[in-house]
Amino acid sequence: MSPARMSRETLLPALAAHVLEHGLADISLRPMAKAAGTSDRMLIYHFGNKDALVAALLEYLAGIYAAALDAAFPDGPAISRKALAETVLEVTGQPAFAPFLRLWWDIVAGCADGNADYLASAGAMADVLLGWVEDHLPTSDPDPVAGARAVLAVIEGAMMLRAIGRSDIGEAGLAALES
Amino acid sequence: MSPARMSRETLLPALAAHVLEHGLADISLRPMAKAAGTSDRMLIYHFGNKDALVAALLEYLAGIYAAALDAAFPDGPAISRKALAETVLEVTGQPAFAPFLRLWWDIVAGCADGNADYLASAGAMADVLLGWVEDHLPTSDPDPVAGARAVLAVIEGAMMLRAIGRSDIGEAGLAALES
DNA sequence: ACTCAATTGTAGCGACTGCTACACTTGTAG
DNA sequence: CTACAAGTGTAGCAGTCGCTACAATTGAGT
Repeated sequence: MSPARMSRETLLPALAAHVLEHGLADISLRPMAKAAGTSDRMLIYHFGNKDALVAALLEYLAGIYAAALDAAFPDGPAISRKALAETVLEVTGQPAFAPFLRLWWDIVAGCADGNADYLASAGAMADVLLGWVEDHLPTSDPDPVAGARAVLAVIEGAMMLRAIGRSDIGEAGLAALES
Repeated sequence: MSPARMSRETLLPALAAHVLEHGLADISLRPMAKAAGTSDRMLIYHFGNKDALVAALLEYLAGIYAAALDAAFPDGPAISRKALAETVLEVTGQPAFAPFLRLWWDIVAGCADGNADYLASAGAMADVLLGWVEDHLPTSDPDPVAGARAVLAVIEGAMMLRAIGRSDIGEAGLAALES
């Protein structure tokens, strides 16, 4: 029985799973290590310190977020800006996306705290979603660049309102996309 | 020199100031007590436990948030939905509002974690802002109820995008309000 | 076989966490 | 004056935190 040599790459999936389940705000080394089948001692050994671990984790999470986006969203153009926003809102409202959303708001809070690693990760994730929205606008959209930004702003606002228990406001707000 | 009798009411302003400066996510009793000129022992005495203290604090913060809103925003109706959103975004972008915003995203993250106290507080704050928006829509607005929700969704989306360093997306997204 | 670096386990440090036990001082009511 | 509850200071508990010292084990290269 070999002692299961580990590295950042083999640890990150287990760490990401743990973070998706328990959130990013209150993580600590020992529970993370237990979830990854190792010890806090080894996490520090492989990543240097906790901040570096979190930074690596955020980058890794941004990657699997992009993959999850591709997998979960339907292909093909939407029939309208509003319909596109409704689709995104419906998909992100499914239970499977809840861990991602909890993580997302942890990241946003970290950004508001001025954490550069969180800012980079959140910006990358937003850009991925913006690109996806731009690619799925109706082919007839007169201004896809501006349209994608309008759709994204409304989507994010509705997602936030849903997070705080005001999904009715967010859904009514989609009317902003009717032109 | 009397020992400065304290109560929840006299403690809350100092506690709120400390939370506005340091955020809500990582607060602990001893620094809070020091900021309020007392001891962790007394915070527990007056509030029972930390959760109750945070709940009281959130309620208090919702109150001063509403007051800050009234004080900071101009009176009178806006000339358009988009102009109204621009005004809100401009006011909340001022440095004086930064502590509030950091707190806001902490609260949203707490909501996503399922904390009932955070949900109640965030919902109340959102309702206050929704009411203010509804009251300041152009008098000519054809549907103030729906319009306020559209404006609020776009505002919140733009505020989130600004928090993560994508203010350009949020500002471009205001175009969603042009009809 | 020997060396050497990479990797891991054990144990623990000092600082911090929410909270409590206990003694003490007040202000007030009888 | 006395009794009593409200309020307060000191000290400390059991637990967690990030991180480190030290020693052991492993595997590859020579």
